[in-house]
Amino acid sequence: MEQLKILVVDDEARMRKLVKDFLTVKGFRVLEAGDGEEAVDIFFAQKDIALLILDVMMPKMDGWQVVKTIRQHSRVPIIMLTARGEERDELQGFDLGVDEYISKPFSPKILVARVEAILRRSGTAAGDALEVGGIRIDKAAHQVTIDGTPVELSYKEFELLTYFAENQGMALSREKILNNVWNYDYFGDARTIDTHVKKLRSKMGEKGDYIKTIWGMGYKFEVNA
Amino acid sequence: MEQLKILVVDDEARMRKLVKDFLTVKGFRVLEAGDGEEAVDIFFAQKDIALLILDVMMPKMDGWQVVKTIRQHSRVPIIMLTARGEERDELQGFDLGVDEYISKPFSPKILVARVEAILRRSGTAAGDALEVGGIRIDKAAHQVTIDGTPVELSYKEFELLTYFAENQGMALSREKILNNVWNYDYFGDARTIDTHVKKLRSKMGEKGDYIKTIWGMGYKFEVNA
DNA sequence: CGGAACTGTGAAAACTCTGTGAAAATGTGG
DNA sequence: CCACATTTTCACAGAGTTTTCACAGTTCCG
Repeated sequence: MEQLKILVVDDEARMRKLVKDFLTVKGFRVLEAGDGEEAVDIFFAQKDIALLILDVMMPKMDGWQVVKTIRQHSRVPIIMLTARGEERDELQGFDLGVDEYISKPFSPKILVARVEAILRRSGTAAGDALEVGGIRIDKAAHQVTIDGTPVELSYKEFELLTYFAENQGMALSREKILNNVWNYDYFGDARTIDTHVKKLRSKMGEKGDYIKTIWGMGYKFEVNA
Repeated sequence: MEQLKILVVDDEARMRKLVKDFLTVKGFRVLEAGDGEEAVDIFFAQKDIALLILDVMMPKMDGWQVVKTIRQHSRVPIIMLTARGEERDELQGFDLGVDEYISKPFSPKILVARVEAILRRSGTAAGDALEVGGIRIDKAAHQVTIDGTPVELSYKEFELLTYFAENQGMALSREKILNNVWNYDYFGDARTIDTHVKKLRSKMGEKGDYIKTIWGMGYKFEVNA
């Protein structure tokens, strides 16, 4: 089974180690960053970070800035660590799009429990399949069913649909899609995405409409409201 | 906009009312249940509850049992309220599939913030957005809603409105607008801005008046006081 | 008041982007 | 090396967007 990657960002190495040890025991792969800039760099270099644990107080770029930067491009779950349980901070965090908020000192067990709860909820957790609007994506089995009926998708089609489903509601530019579904250094024509979208839409039947075109921009996966 | 339904379960009516009031203000529709059995009944009768807020201590059927029962059929997000911040309880809750855990006494603001964070994450509610005078601009989704109703904007219109909203109250010369919304090296007619403003105003209905003309100068975005 | 300068507006022209089908390239397993 | 499936490229038509333009309407200021 693939290990989920968690990025732990804190300027104190001791704190990182503490968190890392507990998460490693639970089977996660833990990456570390010592400040906000490093965190952003690592996050965008690795394209498959499943969760971020982020200290607020850091040199160069504090936790809030990191959240802002990352939220412009990704919905990855974020847990914030902060020194005191000040309500104002916490509220600010939720506004920015922080998923969870844990105040130091915390029990490592609680941390682990929350990490697992968040991953379970976001559908990333191992074994769990991602399901959106009747479309069920089983990453482990590399298999998609729509309203219970299996759909045959090629490799790229599967990757593309998964990327869409994991970023539902977000406007995705062709460039972004290329960087995430294709390799980082892909030099081909961006229009190849259009072709794949066409095939996906046709294979998805009426649910193909969930993939919307944003004119002049790219695509968006959205379940009809 | 459709209102999301939240089911609040607590045996104390006063507590339910407190929570209900705060959530109602935020635009949610709140249902109440006074014990676990009632909660389960209501949950399965109503098909579209978006979130559960659940007290642990309750007559007939306690919070844990409710979670177990519901988790057999649904992944609806669940927030647990508990009297004391005992770690054991919290851990047990996460294992059962509780998404969030808030210990009494809590600040209603925090509760509301967590509700919104969870709904945002589960994709049910909108992400972080810029909101000015009933005009909501979700850059990530590349989508604008006015008083909850989605508005179809073209790419340039979206860019222009975003620029206005981000600089509300400031007088913006045509030159400035061109440099920011169009490319730096744009050589066309500045009057094209007028045309876009016209279309924006018409698409924005009565809120189109927020875009004011500054004679001999340019435009200004300002919400009526 | 009257002219000059500026903005609003509707329609047409110019342009850009997307959907599509088919062909070419690439990969895969026998 | 060949059949087969997948992925990428390409070109064109059609759809949608942006820009231009001409004229009408407003505002400014002596």
